[in-house]
Amino acid sequence: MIMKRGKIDIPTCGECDNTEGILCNLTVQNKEVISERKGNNFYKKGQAIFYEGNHANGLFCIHDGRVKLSKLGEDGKEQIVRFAKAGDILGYRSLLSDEPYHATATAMEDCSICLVSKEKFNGLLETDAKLSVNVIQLLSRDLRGAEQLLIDITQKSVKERISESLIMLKRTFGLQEDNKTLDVVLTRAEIADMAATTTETTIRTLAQLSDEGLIELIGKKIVIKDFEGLQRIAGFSSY
Amino acid sequence: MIMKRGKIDIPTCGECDNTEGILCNLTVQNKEVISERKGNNFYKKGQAIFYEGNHANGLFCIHDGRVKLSKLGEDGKEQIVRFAKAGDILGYRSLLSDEPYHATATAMEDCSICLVSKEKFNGLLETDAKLSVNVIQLLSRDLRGAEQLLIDITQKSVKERISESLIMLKRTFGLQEDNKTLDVVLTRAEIADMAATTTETTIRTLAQLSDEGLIELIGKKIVIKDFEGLQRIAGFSSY
DNA sequence: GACGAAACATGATATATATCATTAAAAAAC
DNA sequence: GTTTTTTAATGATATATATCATGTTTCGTC
Repeated sequence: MIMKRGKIDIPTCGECDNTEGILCNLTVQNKEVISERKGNNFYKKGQAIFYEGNHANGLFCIHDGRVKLSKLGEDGKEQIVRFAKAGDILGYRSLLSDEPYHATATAMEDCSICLVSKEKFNGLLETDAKLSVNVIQLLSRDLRGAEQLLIDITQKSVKERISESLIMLKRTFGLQEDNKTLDVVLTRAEIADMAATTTETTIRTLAQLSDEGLIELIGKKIVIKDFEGLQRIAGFSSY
Repeated sequence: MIMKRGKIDIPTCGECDNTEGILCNLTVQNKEVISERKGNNFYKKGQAIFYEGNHANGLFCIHDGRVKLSKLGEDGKEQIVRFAKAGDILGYRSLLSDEPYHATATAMEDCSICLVSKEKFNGLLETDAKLSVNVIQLLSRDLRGAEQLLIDITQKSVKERISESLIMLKRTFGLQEDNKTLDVVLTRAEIADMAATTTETTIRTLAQLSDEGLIELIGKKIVIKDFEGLQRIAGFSSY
């Protein structure tokens, strides 16, 4: 995932080859409109795209790369609330309600991200009814995800949550060519931040899942050996 | 809060005296439109308005009374995700995305609730840009609430969460005429379902807050004696 | 390719909170 | 107004998971 620096690499929205995203379904004209004054940026792995609490001034659309969205607790502990990948937009919520960013967005790998002007997007929203329906559906989906995460975290054991997290990672990022290795690289600390537990407990739990033959750990790579088994654990209380 | 049974008691949306609600800001004409085929129902305390997982077939608008929205975990433990009161609408999310209800709505006290037809509402949404912006903002607000709740529950102690819950109840339902008693009646089990803990722990924690002079417990009534103190314990989170 | 810094791993111990058990009080039902 | 059911209260005990401590491996960098 190497990328050259320079605007030349970033196509306009009309030329963008991402297909699954709220801005990908716009009409040709509207794609022109938002492309018109579009900026774009590269972020290296680990860099922040925006910070929770900061003022929102544009809409981010991921052209390439993966991003994690997290919130910080009082004590500085991080909770990953969502992931985003190519085609996904970031920061629209704060934009709509004119509030600070509700979460911090961090590049999980080198990313290329387009920046759509606040005015262009809000203008489009007023005229394009389909877009606003799409935004509503996006919000609904995120809300459903957040509520499910809440139930999972409050009512499931760590083992169930870790299993659930692995399933979620498979759903979000898919598998590599071998059709069994998760196509995403996370530290144990990040998995802990997903499952709302500690790094140590995550390491132990992953080792346990490995011992039980459900997964295989090859460095940071996680191979899913028994997906149904994981689902069974994630669903039922069994420790 | 006594109410006579019969449609005669329920005004049309134009005549409704609720002011704070997404349907309260509609134009006179649009209020007519949704009133046209509006149904209405009475629910006694404890009755369910709809169940999580069931198919959505209309939009509920609370005319009078309070409602709790909760989700059930695998093991049957309840998590209260939100409250709703006069003017608030319920079930719109499932309506928009044509999905089953994401939560169960239960009347916390005797309620009178209007039922707006799915078609009328969705039709309005297509023509009334202001309404869809309002829906977007409603969703944003709920999402922010859900995410904050997630952080609170995963990163705070039970004492902090209970304090937070009390603050949230004050914000949502306000105080009685004495300006210090929470204007809502909940069982200890329900408070436990808000704070994601057990009934026993809730009882003990409330007793502790009482011992420390922050609140006073008079039967089910909860008197807030030191609001700032509660905020300090809760850790200032605000949504 | 050596060095320092992350990340990973594992054991020992602590602790917040759940669970279980029982009784008391309040509310609802008859 | 008595019985039954629900809710509240309190103590004893169990346990999942955090925390602390320490060593090892991997990774990025000069």
